[in-house]
Amino acid sequence: MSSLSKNKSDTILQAALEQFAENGFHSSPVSQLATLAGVGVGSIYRYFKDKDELIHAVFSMVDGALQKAMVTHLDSNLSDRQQFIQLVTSLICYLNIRHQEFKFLEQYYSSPYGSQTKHAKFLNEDSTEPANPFVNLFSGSKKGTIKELPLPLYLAMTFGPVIFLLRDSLSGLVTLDDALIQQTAEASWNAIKA
Amino acid sequence: MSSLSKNKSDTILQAALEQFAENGFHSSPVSQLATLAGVGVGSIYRYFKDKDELIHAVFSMVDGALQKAMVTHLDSNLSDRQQFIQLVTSLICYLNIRHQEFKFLEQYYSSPYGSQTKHAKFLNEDSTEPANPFVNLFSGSKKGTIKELPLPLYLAMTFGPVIFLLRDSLSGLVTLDDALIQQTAEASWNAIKA
DNA sequence: TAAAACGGACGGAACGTTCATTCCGGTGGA
DNA sequence: TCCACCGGAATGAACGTTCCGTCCGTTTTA
Repeated sequence: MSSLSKNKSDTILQAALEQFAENGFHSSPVSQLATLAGVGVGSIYRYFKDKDELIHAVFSMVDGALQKAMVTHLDSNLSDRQQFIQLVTSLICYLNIRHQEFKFLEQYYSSPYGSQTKHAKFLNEDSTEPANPFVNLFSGSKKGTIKELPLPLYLAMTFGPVIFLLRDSLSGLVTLDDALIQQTAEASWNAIKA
Repeated sequence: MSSLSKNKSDTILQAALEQFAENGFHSSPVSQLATLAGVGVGSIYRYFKDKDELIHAVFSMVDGALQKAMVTHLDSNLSDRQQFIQLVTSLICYLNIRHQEFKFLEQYYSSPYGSQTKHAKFLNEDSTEPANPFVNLFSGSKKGTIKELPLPLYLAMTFGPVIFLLRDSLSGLVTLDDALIQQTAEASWNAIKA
């Protein structure tokens, strides 16, 4: 084990996620992160070059966990429709009980930090990492169950409503119960089915 | 005319919109706003109590213009389907050629500033201002052309994809041409039509 | 085996920078 | 001349980052 404890690094990341989600990047002084994590300010700079690197590291952690969760909810034996609804449903459920993660991602993607990352993730045709399960579903099924639409539109019709609802959910404007989640997944499906 | 020129106030607002959209609230020092607007730093504080008030004022300006633009594109003689597609289309077109406005709104709504405002706007059942034309459309047409869904879901299926696409558009990931706009509006309609 | 020296992780005080806000001398019109 | 507006230097607070003394576990030495 390296002398830099993985444990302490994780503690810092977790505290940072909490602070960033709750207060935003710019209202989260490093000193406050340190207090919350129970470490000294200096120690944070032992694990992360600067605040920016810390922010990117939190993103990797959150995004990685999300990707993994999505992949495990996949069952390629189901019909396209069922697969799609399954994916949308589990995406909503996952994020709906992880408000901090969702808030963080929202903020990250709509900041200069995320713009680069977003570009990178979508332009990597030659990617080595496993593709997004949604993308697989859209490109794999040309059997006429899904309308022929540009990929960005599939993504928009799928993620757009989900993100919008989750926002409202954590503002307290909507209660995202099972019924509403189901209706959302079905409405999205209706938007793109053949 | 008041001694405080409406003109100069507008100049400041316009410069602020530009700066905020391009650089974000926190990377837009008031001194830089002043330079861009061609006024002294002190003058800004003559028109706005502090930076926060300036941010809210920019929001009022942008949001007001958007609301007005939406209302004028409304023709209640058309079918529900046509009205809906008309609204979605003009919303996309409006924001797609106004990247600054869109970026600003995105940032505003996903910041502590916007959270309050959002609450206020949706909870005002007793509002005196004219309701959002979309809301009118959804609540007005119970004639069976639109599925019976909760209002938040209508909004999510309508605005969600639009916002998502606009984001991608200004990241340069998508070219939002007329064809794509049309497809989007129709897909959204399919999601909610009876 | 015990004592001493070492090395690296740690905390937090201190530093320099950046920013929002204030204040006051200047300036142009009446 | 007077008045009100204006600009930008000055102020003070807040923040990111650095730096250094302390502490503790390990290794070396007698």
